[in-house]
Amino acid sequence: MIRLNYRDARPIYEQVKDGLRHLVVTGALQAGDRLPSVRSLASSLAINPNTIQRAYEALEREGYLYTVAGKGSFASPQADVDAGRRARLLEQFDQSAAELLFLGMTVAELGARLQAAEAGRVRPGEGESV
Amino acid sequence: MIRLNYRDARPIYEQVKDGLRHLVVTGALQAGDRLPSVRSLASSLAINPNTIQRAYEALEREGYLYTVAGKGSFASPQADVDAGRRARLLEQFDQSAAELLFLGMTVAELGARLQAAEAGRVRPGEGESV
Amino acid sequence: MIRLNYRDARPIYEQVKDGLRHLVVTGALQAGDRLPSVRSLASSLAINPNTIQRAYEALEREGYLYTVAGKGSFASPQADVDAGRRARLLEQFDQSAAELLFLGMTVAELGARLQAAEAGRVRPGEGESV
Amino acid sequence: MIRLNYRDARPIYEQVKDGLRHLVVTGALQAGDRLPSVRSLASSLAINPNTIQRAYEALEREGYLYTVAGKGSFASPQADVDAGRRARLLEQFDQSAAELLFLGMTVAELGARLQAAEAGRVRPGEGESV
DNA sequence: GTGGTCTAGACCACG
DNA sequence: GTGGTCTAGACCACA
Repeated sequence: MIRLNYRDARPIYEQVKDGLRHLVVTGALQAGDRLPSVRSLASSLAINPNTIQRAYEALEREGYLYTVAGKGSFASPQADVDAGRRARLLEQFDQSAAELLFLGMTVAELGARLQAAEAGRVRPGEGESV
Repeated sequence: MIRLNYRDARPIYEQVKDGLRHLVVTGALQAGDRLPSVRSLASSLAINPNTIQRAYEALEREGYLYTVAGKGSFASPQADVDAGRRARLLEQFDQSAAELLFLGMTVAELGARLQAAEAGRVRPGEGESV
Repeated sequence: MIRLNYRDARPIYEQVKDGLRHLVVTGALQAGDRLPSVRSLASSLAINPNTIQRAYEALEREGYLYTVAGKGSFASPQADVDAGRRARLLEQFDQSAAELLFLGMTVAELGARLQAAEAGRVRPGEGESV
Repeated sequence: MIRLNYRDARPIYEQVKDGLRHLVVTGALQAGDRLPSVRSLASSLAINPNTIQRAYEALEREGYLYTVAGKGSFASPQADVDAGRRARLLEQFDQSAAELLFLGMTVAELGARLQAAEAGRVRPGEGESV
């Protein structure tokens, strides 16, 4: 389900990283779910396993997954996510909000987008049949 | 007022760019206000003028300021900001909001941050005595 | 009738030059008509006479006007325009046409614009009452 | 195939930019084709790599090519070209047409040049054997 | 004095 | 080997 864009300026390993994190964040992968192995993902995306490995390592440092030698990598519960990642996200949220307000959007409009984002989430338990 | 972080992965010119844009977005610089000259900002930040120049060029392309050769650079009115910039900001807003919701923050908490951002703005006319 | 834009990246003298040439090209100034004096134009635009002088000199080199010492500057007949200017215009025309065709416009669409440009012209004799 | 003119008022990076864009627009470079590397083009034109880099960056912003770090730069499909670029081209087309009509050229003559420009294009697929 | 351009040369991340 | 960033220092046009 991860789509690579070779014309994107972002390096491949970062596209993989963002794609996997997106699966976790949207609830497509629930805590404890097993992620594809480095080799299988590499072959299905037709890229070098080193590149996948790098993405997994970065996500593990951020706390989005954990790896068990010989078993595989698994999605972490949200509580494990690195505090630094949280801080960076909050800063990103505040800055984009401030700039959008400057550009004429209202607090009400942005609040509506928050509601929409909340409505689009898959909560634990809901999506297990997938 | 701009603080550079040499350990940050983001290039310096981008940190300068974001810092200057922040001044415009928060209203610290009102439309028409003159920004520091390339050379003076370079020396006060202790970096090369070319790096500052690059940040100014990028901000001009985004529509946050305009430059008159031989005169200096000046803050643009909000209406001049590039339309593409707005779209990118909305995406950034939505993505950071989605991930923060996953991490356990509530819509109410994020809404409160929106209120805070709105409250921190300096609107045109308010800061003229400064 | 010339409007200066101090936020434009083009230098002032070039804006003046283009503005005057536009008056000639559109037929607002017919061959032999007297242009405003350097001093009067400078004061009406509130800029330095040297800047106006520079624009007049450049237009004289291009052949769009001629200056008689003690009398003033006058619009030239179109035949006097510098051959180099013609060549540069043709190149500009060809290049913009080629690029617009690349971008999906058709020869018919561009031809229609030519017709429109032709229709908008003021021909010698037509506009003299102005 | 790009010729630089050091006596031209236009900066070198812009001459390089226009030369490369011309290759894309005329179809000499088809979508996906690889452009010369920054370093190789710099050495073959005997100018500094930074100057070439600047031209490539500008063309990427206009949408004529895309760059993958570590891989190279590639021609974009026509659809990716920035919308603002199209508007600027139309204005350039109209203005040069208006001035050429003033200088005595006829709509028929300019129409013939459009036909010539159309005839000179290489359409996708045509040039593959080269 | 201002911004705009260019050069020479350096180091880094990426795949 | 590729592009991306940064520095140091230079010259020019503009108002």
